[in-house]
Amino acid sequence: MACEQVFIQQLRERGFRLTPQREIILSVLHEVEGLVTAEEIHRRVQRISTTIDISTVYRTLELLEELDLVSCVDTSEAQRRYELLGIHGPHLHLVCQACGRVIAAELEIARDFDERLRTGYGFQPALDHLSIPGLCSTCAASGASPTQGRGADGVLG
Amino acid sequence: MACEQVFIQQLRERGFRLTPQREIILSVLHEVEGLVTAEEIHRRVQRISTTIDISTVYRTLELLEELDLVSCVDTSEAQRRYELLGIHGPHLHLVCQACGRVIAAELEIARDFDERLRTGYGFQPALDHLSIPGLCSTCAASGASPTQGRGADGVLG
DNA sequence: CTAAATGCAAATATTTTGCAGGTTA
DNA sequence: TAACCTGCAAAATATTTGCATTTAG
Repeated sequence: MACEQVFIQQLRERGFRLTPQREIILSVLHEVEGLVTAEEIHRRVQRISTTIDISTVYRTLELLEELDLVSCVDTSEAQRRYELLGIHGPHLHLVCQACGRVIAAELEIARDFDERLRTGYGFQPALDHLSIPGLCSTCAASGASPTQGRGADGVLG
Repeated sequence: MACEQVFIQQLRERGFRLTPQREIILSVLHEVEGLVTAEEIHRRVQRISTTIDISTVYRTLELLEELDLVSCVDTSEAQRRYELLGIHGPHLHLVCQACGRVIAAELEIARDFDERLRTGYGFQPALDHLSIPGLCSTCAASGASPTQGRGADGVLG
């Protein structure tokens, strides 16, 4: 089922309403790639309808999160970032501390790690809800350094 | 070398000054365990000297971060959390989304994961600078659910 | 004595909330 | 038409900054 259909169905089921604002915000989420801030969404939304307020964007994002259509992650920046789920399914986010680029990575590569957290610590990690700071290959090659944090100096030896 | 000695030495080297406020803040960081917010630090600092302002706490934390004596992580809460480095060395933080508890975990368990990020994506992760959301064993057992986010439903199957 | 640090207050920045009026089902 | 949703404005929260004064070296 397409994302919009899920959205409409879930709205109906829960007694919520389909408004033009919500449609526009959902469509904007479709056209961006990677993680975006509420402000970025708002800017794009305003190209379509200039009167839509950022509070409506926040409220819609909150709603979409509740319906599991959108995921919110805390990067190390000031602003939260959001993204549409369900196209590629859940995945990890690698966030470059030098250039800010976000790289999607398969959750598979964290399988051992996930397992060890569960067996060794009784902890059930929500890895799909996480962004990993570090340096992307380009920035690492060019010798760029993180704009914040302690960097990626290979603490594991 | 003790943490305070490193601090004093680094301050001298860089032309910074050792003030009573800075000593108090550093001592408070020693006595707390796990990740603490600037506000929590400030509250404890004020038990010792009531006039110290929270802006001084922020400025000192920033300085300590620069000297690599303190690490700052973004949890999924609103406030940043800080902790003293160098006692146990760098480690991972497991943050329970239900009760807020922070569990320290060995970096070792992320070795495979780290390796795969490097070889598979050319990404150099800063895992010691990261907190992992999820559910702690107690909360998982009691059926508690995350106060935010998508939870820990085992997306890896 | 001088540059650096502090406390205070005000500014920023992001996100949330109250409410009157408009809209969906 | 009745509950829901929106835009606006203001509030709340966390962090940063400007500045006069104090203080460490």
